Amino acid sequence: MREKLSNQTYHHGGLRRALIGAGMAVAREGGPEAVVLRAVSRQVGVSHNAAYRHFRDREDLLAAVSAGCMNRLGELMIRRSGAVDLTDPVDAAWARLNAIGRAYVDFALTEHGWFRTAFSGAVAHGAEGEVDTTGEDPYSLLAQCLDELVEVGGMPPARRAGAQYAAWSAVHGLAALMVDGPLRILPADEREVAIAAVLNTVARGL
Amino acid sequence: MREKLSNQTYHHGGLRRALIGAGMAVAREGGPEAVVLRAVSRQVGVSHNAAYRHFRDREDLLAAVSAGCMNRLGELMIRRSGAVDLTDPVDAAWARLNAIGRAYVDFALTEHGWFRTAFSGAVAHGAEGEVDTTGEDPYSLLAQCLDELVEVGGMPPARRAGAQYAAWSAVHGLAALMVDGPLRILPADEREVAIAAVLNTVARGL
DNA sequence: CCGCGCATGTTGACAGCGGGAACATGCTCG
DNA sequence: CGAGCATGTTCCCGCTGTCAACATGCGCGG
Repeated sequence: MREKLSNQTYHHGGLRRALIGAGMAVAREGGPEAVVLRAVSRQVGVSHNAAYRHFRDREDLLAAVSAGCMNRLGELMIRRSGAVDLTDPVDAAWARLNAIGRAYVDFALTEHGWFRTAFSGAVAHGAEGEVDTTGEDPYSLLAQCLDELVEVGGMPPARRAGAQYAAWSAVHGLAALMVDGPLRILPADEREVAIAAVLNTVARGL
Repeated sequence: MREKLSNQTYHHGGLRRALIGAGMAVAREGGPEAVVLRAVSRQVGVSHNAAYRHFRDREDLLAAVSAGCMNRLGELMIRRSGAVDLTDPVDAAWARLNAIGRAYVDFALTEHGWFRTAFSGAVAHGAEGEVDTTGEDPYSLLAQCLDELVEVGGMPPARRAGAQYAAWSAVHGLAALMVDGPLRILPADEREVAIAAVLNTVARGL
C-alpha cells in the first residue's frame, strides 16, 4: 500500500510527485536550468540526495518535469480545439488545426518557462512511462487533427504523411524563435502578424 | 597598438579571440553547456579569471561563441546558395531558397553542437558588435533570397512580409525538433522525407 | 632614457552545485 | 514481535562561477 498520496505525514509518501510539482513550479519561471536538484529538494522540505531515491539523476528529474510541461501543452491544445464550434465538417477541421497551432504558440509565449522545459531535450532514460500515452500529447493531437482533415476531404490523402512534419515544424519553429530565438524582441502586434502568416502559409501549403 | 593579433607571445595579444576559438571548439561537440569558463580558459593555457578581462561573465563569453556559430551557419548557407547554377531566374531563385533551407537543416544535423549553441539564447548585452553586420547572418540571407524571388516574379509581393516568418519558422522548427526535440530519433531516410516535405509544403504555401 | 600607470593576467577564497558512500529510521510483513 | 528494506539524512568530494587582492610588463610622458 504505497498509494496514500495525500497523507499528512507527507514525507514517506508521494515525494516523487512532490518533487515533480516543485520542479514544475520553478520551471514555470526560469525554465529548465532553474530545475536545480538541491533547490527543488529544499523547497519540498527534504534533504537533497533524498531525490536520488526517486530519480537517478538531475537529468532524470528534469525529464519528469519536462513530461509534465508537455502534458500541460497538450491540455491547452485540447481545450482550444474543443472550443471550435462549426457545423461544416471541413471548416471545422481546418479551424481545429488552426486552433491547436495557435494554442502551441500561445503556450510558448505565456508559459515560456514551461515551454522551454518541455523541449529541453531531457528524456527519461528509465521507465519511459512518464509521458502520458493516452494520446493527449501534442504530437498525437496534431496527428488526429490531420487525420480528420483527410477524412472530411479537406486535404488530399497523399499529402497526409508530410503534413505532420510541415505543420509541426512551422509552429514549433515560430514558437522557438519567439521564445528564445532572434524573434524574441518582436513587439506584440508584429508577433500577431507573424503568427497569422505562418499559420496561413502552412495551411495553404498542405 | 593593440592589434598585433598573431603575435607569438600569445598572451598579451588576442586572448579574447583565443577564448572564443576554444569556446567554439568545445561547443562543437557538447553544445552551449560545454562552454565552461574554467575549462575553456584552461584549454587556452591561461588562468580562469583571465577571461573576466574580456567578458563580463560566462553568459557574455557564451554569447560571443554563439555569434561565431551563427556566422558559421551563415557561411554554409552562402556556399550552398552560391552553388546553384540555373539559367532561368525564377527557377534559380526558388532553388536558392531551397538551398539555404537545406543548408540550415544540414548544419543543424551535422554540426549539432554549434547549432544548439547558436540558438542557445545567449545574447551579448554589452557591445552588441559581435554578430557580423555584413548582412551575412542567416536572417538577412533569407531576406535577400525572398527579395530576389519577388523581383523575378516568383512570388506575389503581397506575400513577401509573411514569407520571411513562414520560411524561417518551418526550417528552424524542423531543425530544432530533429536536433533535441521529439524527432531526434528519426532514422536517416525518414529524416530525408521530413525535410523534403517541409521544404515543399512551405514553398507551395508562399 | 627612465619610471610610472594601466591593461592584462594570476592567486586565493567562497558559496552553490551534482553526485557517491555510509548511516539512520520507521513501515510492513512474516 | 522482530527483521528487512524502502526511504530519508549526513558527510564528503570535485567542479563551477564570481569576487577581491595582487603581480607584471608595455607604452607613454618627462
